[in-house]
Amino acid sequence: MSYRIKSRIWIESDNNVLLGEGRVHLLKAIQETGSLSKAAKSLNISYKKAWQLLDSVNKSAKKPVTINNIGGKGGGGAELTDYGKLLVKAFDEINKNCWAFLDKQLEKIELL
Amino acid sequence: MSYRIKSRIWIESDNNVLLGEGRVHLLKAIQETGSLSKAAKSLNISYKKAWQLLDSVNKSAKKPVTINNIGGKGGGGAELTDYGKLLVKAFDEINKNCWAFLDKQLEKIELL
DNA sequence: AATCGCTATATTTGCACAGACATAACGATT
DNA sequence: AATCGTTATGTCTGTGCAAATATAGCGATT
Repeated sequence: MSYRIKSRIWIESDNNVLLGEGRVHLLKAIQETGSLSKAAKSLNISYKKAWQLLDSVNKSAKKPVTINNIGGKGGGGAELTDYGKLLVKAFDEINKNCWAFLDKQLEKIELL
Repeated sequence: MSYRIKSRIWIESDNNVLLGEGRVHLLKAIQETGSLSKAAKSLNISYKKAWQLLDSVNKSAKKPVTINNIGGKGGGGAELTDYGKLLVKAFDEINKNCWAFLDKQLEKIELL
C-alpha cells in the first residue's frame, strides 16, 4: 500500500527545546570541524542561526554541552563536552528506536 | 531532572502528507459538526485553510476519507467515510503508543 | 601593539506563507 | 426561478521569521 509513518522527536527541558534533529546535526558538525563557524558553513546555515541554536542548547541543558573558546590561537573554537557527546549518542539511539517502533505500527493501517 | 521527550508523527503516501495531528483534529471536527465550514470555525482556522487540508487528505488517501456534498438541503455538508473513521482511530492509537514508547526511553537520558 | 580567526550580538532586508477577502458553483427546497 | 448555506477556488495583503549584513570583543601569538 506504501503508506509510511514519519516522525520527529525532540527533548525539552522546562518547555525549552534542548535537542532536535537540527541541533544534533549541528553538534556533530562542531565535533567534526572544531568550530562553530565551520560547522555552520558545512550545514549551509548562517553563523547567526548556528550560534542561536547552540546558545539555546547550552542554556537548556543541565550541564554544558559545548565549550566555546573565544580568541587565542586560531581565534578560538568550540568542542563537545563528554556530556554533549553522550547526549548526541542517546538522542540518535532513541530516534532510531522510534523509527523501528513506528514501522511495526504500520500494519495497523495497512490492513484497513 | 525533568527532561521530556516530545514527538510529532504523520503518515505519508508518495511523499504527500496524509494525516498529522492537525488533519486529525479537522476530521474529528467534521465528524462532530457535519460540515467543513463549521469544523473550520470550531478550530479557529480559516475555511480556506481547512478546505486545503481536507483536499490534500483526500488526494493522498487510497480511498476517500470524507464525502462532501455541495448544494442541496442546508447547502451541503461533509462527513467521514468508514475508512476515514478507521484512519483517525488508527492514528490516535499509534500516536498514544509512540508517546508511551518514548516515555520508556527517557531513562537512557536521565542517567547521564 | 598589531594581527588573526573565531565567538557574540544588533540591525536591517527580503520573502514565503497565512489570513482576509471576493466570488463562482451547486442542488434541494419553496 | 429565487433562496439558502454550503463547497470550491482565485487573488491580494501583510506580517513574522529567516537570512544577510555589520560590528564589537576576545586572547594567544608574533
